[in-house]
Amino acid sequence: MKQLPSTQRSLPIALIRARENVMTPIRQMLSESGLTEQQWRVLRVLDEHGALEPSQLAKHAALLLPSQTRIVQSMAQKGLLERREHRNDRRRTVIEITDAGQAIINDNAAKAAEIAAQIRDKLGPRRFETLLDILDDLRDLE
Amino acid sequence: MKQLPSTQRSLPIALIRARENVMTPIRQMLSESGLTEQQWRVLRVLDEHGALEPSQLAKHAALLLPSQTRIVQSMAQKGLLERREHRNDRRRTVIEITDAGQAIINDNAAKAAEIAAQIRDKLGPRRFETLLDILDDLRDLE
DNA sequence: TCGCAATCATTAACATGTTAAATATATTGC
DNA sequence: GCAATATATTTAACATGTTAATGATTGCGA
Repeated sequence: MKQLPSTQRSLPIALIRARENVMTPIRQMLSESGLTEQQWRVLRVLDEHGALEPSQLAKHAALLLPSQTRIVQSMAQKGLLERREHRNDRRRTVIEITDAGQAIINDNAAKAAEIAAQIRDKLGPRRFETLLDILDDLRDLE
Repeated sequence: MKQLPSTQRSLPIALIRARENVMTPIRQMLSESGLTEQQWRVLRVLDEHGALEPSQLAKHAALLLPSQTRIVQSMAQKGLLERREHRNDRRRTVIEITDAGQAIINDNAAKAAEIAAQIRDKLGPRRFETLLDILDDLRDLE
């Protein structure tokens, strides 16, 4: 019978800790703009891909739809994004970044890039790429 | 000026996705016992280390104290763990797994070990260890 | 020993995660 | 063209994440 791995070498716990460590400096940066990390991800994705339907946005931003619905609502109220109706299919909505949202991206892009580069440097570019590749391999665990 | 990395190669998003993928089969297993993944982590740590003070438990289980306080309260109500007073220092508490809690560990240990082994096999033991090592290197990002 | 800073934990308030149910619109089959 | 089914999204309900404030107790120094 197989043994449970020690919690010291547990992958779920290691992933949680890693995320916590990686996000700390990003959260510090974002707190000055009054954004959460999830709101920042939404802006990043909309900036990168342009207007998107909710389900596509959720995939790119790694959010579940119920969470995203609330996040998008509050961001729309703050004027960071807008929602339009889909032309042919009225079930759908299209979400688009506003100028105010774009301004937040522009204000924080340099600093965010610097933080990302710091992490990359700390691991070394090679290990950094290896990490991303292995994390990607964890898809489809059935 | 540094460029923002594409969200496709963003480490925070990759970590979130990886956790999501890794936890899905574990959550499926736990739903039959009516446990969340966090409650399972608490039981795992108490089983592995014996009675612990809240702050130590939180470190091992990768939980923030406010979350853990609520989790421990609800688990105590269900009879999965007990809280005792510290002998000399009445600010402190000691948390200990009960027989009922231990039974849940025993019931799920084999299956959990199997899931962990599957992940390890999918990546290959070598890449699996590499992954844990690199994740560990992400501590202390200043 | 009194008072005050330090420590440990909980509570409060709000945001997000998670699953299930509800809503609304489109599409398909008859 | 209508009922049944499928699709896209939201709402609901509860658990956890996160930061700040509060509570409770100890230990130290005047």
